[in-house]
Amino acid sequence: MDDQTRMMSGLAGLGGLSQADVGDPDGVRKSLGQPQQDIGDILQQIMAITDESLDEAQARKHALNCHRMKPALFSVLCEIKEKTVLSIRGVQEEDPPDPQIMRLDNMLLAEGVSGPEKGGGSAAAAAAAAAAGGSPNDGSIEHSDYRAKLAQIRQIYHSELEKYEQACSEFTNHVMNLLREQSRTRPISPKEIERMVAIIHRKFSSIQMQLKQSTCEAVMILRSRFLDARRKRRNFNKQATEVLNEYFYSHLSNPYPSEEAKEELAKKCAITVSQVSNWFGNKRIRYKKNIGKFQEEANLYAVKTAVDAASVSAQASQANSPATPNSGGYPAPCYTPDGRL
DNA sequence: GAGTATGATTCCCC
DNA sequence: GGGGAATCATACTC
Repeated sequence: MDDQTRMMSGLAGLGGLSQADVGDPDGVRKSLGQPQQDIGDILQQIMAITDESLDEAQARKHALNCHRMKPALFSVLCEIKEKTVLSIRGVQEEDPPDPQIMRLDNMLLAEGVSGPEKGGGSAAAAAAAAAAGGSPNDGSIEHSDYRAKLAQIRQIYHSELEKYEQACSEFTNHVMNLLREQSRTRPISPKEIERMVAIIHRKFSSIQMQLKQSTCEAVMILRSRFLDARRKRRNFNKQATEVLNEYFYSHLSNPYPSEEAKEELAKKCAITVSQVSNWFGNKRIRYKKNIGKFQEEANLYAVKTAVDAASVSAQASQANSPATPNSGGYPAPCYTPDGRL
């Protein structure tokens, strides 16, 4: 006799118990010893229960639960269930860790979205800023925007994750309670409950994976936008270029502004210190490569500087004494053919 | 659309 | 880390 047949015969034996048998252990023994009853009869008896009053049904249930053979029969049924159903599905239960989830987790960790907070993802922002050639301490608009948006993504991610975890926990408890309740009337082994919990966790973990995927996509989009925005070239305005050129040509003998000078120029031009450094780097190289081409520009700025200096001097003379010598501003530079002062 | 200008990036050296 | 040189990518001009 195979397991399923044994189970059916077990159920048939239990189903065939009359109210008189339940109250009479000898009768039960006789009923259990009887040949298999027809399935139709059992179903008929089950259907007949629906015609009974609630009190009668409760009484029958109570009588069954109190029957001295019930624990033994219950354990046999559990065993059969475990052998027939759980052994088949059990193989699929112990899945190895999903590499996709691992990749997503690693990425979220690296970007500062998951894991311990590191200043709102400042590490990733700094890395992105560094990758873009800017100093993390520039305090540029793009950097602070990136950090703010990353912090927003992080907040949403954690809030959603918390919701999922709470829902998962609540649902698991609910199902476990239901199963425990049902286990009084039908064979439910602890292993089966564990299996059910695992199924629920798998379902919720697939939802979590979707959340992680969406978060990763959001971070990628943010990052690419951030880097693109920094990479996108915009010409400096005319005034900024004039300020930089004035400094460059008036310091042509040593066109290397100090950090303080760079900061000052950056402030004047409303650009970052890195941009000032880039500008001077480019200017030095391009000037050196083609001095002839820049000579006209150099002379232009020399004249401009001289005029400005004269203007400042005149104002100072008027304010002080007509005899005061010209001491303000840059001297009008006299350029050698190689462009040096 | 081609050529040029120019800001940004990358690699290398010191 | 700062600077030189090469290069990229985009804006601008014709």
